[in-house]
Amino acid sequence: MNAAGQPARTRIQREKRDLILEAALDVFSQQGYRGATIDQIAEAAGMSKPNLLYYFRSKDAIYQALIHGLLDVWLAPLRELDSVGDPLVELRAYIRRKLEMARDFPRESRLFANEILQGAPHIMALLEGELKPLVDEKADIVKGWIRAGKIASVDPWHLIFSIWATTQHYADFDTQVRVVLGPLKGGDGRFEDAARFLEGLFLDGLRPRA
Amino acid sequence: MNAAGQPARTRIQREKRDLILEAALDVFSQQGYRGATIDQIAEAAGMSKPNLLYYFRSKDAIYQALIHGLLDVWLAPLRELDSVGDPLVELRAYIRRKLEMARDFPRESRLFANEILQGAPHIMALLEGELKPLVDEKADIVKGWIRAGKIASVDPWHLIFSIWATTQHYADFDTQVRVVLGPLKGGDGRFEDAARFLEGLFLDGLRPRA
Amino acid sequence: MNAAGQPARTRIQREKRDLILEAALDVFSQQGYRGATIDQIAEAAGMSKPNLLYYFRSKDAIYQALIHGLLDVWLAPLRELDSVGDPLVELRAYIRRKLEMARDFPRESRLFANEILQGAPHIMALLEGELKPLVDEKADIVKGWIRAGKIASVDPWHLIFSIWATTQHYADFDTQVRVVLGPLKGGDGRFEDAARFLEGLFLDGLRPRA
Amino acid sequence: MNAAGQPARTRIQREKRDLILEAALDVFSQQGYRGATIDQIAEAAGMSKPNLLYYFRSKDAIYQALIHGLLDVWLAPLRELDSVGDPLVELRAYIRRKLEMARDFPRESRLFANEILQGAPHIMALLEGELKPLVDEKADIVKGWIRAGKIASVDPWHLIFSIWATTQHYADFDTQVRVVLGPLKGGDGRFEDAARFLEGLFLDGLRPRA
DNA sequence: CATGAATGAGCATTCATTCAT
DNA sequence: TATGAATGAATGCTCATTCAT
Repeated sequence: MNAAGQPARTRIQREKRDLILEAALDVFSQQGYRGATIDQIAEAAGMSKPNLLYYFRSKDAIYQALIHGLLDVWLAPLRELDSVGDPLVELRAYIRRKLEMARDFPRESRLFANEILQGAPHIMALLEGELKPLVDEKADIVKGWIRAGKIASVDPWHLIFSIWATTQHYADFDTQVRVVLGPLKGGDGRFEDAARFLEGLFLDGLRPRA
Repeated sequence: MNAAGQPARTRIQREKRDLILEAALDVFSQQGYRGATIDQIAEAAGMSKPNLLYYFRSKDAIYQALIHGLLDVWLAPLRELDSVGDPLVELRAYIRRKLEMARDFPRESRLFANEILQGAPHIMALLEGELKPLVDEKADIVKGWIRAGKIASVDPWHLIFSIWATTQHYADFDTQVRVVLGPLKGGDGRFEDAARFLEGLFLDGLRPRA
Repeated sequence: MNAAGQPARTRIQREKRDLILEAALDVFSQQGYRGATIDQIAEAAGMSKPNLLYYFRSKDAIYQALIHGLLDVWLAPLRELDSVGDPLVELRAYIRRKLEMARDFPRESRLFANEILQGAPHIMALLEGELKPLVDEKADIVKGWIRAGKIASVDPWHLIFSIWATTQHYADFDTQVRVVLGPLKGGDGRFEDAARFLEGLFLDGLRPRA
Repeated sequence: MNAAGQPARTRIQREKRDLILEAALDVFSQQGYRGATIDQIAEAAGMSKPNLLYYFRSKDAIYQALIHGLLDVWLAPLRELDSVGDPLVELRAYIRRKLEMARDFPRESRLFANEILQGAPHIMALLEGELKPLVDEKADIVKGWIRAGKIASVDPWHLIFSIWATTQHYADFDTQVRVVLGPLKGGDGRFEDAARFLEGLFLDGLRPRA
């Protein structure tokens, strides 16, 4: 054990663990927790099942390590939302970051979507202990903007929900998005289109009203 | 067999099947396809496992019947979107209907969310054959409104996505919504708050610009 | 559930369960708890492993049912020890019964021997709640006999231990007994020889001294 | 290889092997052969599993070395039984030695008890080749005493069994003994009580009869 | 229709043993 | 010698499905 209370690990061990977590992200985000099998993860990681279990005690341990390790990445865009600067610029930047995450890290998004769909059994404590305080803090910032007359008077929490929902949609419901958009509009450009639409929606929808 | 190529069924048979589908909706929407077991469904339906399998050939058959049977309900709000009448009124009504569905039929919403998250393996054909044409049709209506200068010029498909995303969020991510809102704001009133917010967002965001 | 709080069982179920318990007695008494496998028991019971697990939820459930079901049989000889009648006759009868059990029910004896050797993890509560009070009660009877001058003054608890030890030895250590006695003395007559020896030992050893 | 056909070993090798055997005695006597794992033994010996397997080829090899190495200790008390001197004094001394072994080496006793309970699969040859001749030899001594009228006429083999059974009982069934004796009588004094009882039993029971 | 019983395939996990260094 | 890493073969248990009645 080192100072942080974590078992000491060699560089090779860390690399193998990362390899497994990468494979696990693939599998868990596609199949959900129950649908995923250790065999699939081991296969994806290119190792035998017992060898995988040499690095992680159990299926649950893999999942926990994965989802806890991704929490910071998942929350980073919101953490960056800053009270300083023009509110509409800040919000646009937040929407952009979230949309980039949906584009660049769709598996992570689906992992959390799966988890919350099932009732967040593994991260309920984190939702309460980390997510809620963070959202409350950012809601206060939004409230300040509203009081200063810089944006329209809206419910800050539901504003945040709507940004989450609209941006993550392009990761979580990607299959449907592509089918509906069809081959022409459903290519890589869909994220640009989405960005343009969402910026228009939110910026016009939030512009302070006379 | 009757004219439709379906096996003829007595009224009692239909009732039993509905009982099973109701139980299956409960279980599949909570546990996902892989996580659900026939035992759980049989238990929830108050019958024995072999008896359940007398009415449905397999787990997959239950799931297929369930999700296909719900498709019409799921698409109904969009189908009602009408080219006649004031566009903003129409859109507000659509948002309301979708939000009411999230409130009143969260299991159905989660069932489809699960399905699409996994890549829509069971309904890909339906997405392509039914959903896409329907959305294209409604997108045409929106385009008409834009051409008529009745709403701002936005991408109709992404507009529809954003309505889906924001409203279904209150069903699919309900666990997270309630944690973040806390006991005070997270009660039954959250749907009213959401409705107010979303109407403001979309109606202001879509108001035709000078 | 019936009045006794047990799940209701059909006659066939009971027969199958008994068949399994019979097989489990075979396997557990030979291999111990850890050494026994469900496969072995299923094989011995002539059924498939999942079918066996249809009747008993788990390996532990089989073991518990087995050992709890045998406790009464195991304690019966001691329960019969009666304060009425000639002490030496009573004790001789007790020794005989115990020796007959070692001869007729060696698997049961070895099952308990295994269990206690491992520290009685499954029946500790029974030892404390049932066995100890019973032994204390019978020790009181022996004390009465001693006070009445009918047998020599000995420690009743250690007397009981010595009867247990010497008689169960012919079941638990049967392998060694037969090797040591050799083919000539190690046949079925060994129980007769043991009975003669033990009666002599205990009756002479306990005869009241001048 | 040295003269005895054993691989030559350095002092350090011998010490390591002894360390392992000591740990193995702990684990095997508590868990039985099947219940014990190499991991547990390695852990108890304070070394890695592969390192342990460098000193002993396999789990079985550890067990064999252990049980064979203990055989002499196990048989020592009986070997000391001498034809010279007063028979009752000799027998009393034997009982004392056996009881002291049960007190001081309970793990060894339980190891053999486990082994014989399972049918002595690892030491059958030793039972036949070493134990039986030894017992036969000592039985001859007892027969001599009987012929000389120095002790009552009893079956020598069953006499020896009864001494084994009664003394080893305090090691093998220690858990049960302590529960039945309770906190008052079940402390360290239980061996003194047992010694007193057993001496009374055997010496009075064997005193030559008129 | 209904159900108790049965099972092959699968799944998470353990374990003795081997390999590479 | 010593050990981190790797694995084939279990092992307890689950589950969708089938069989028999």
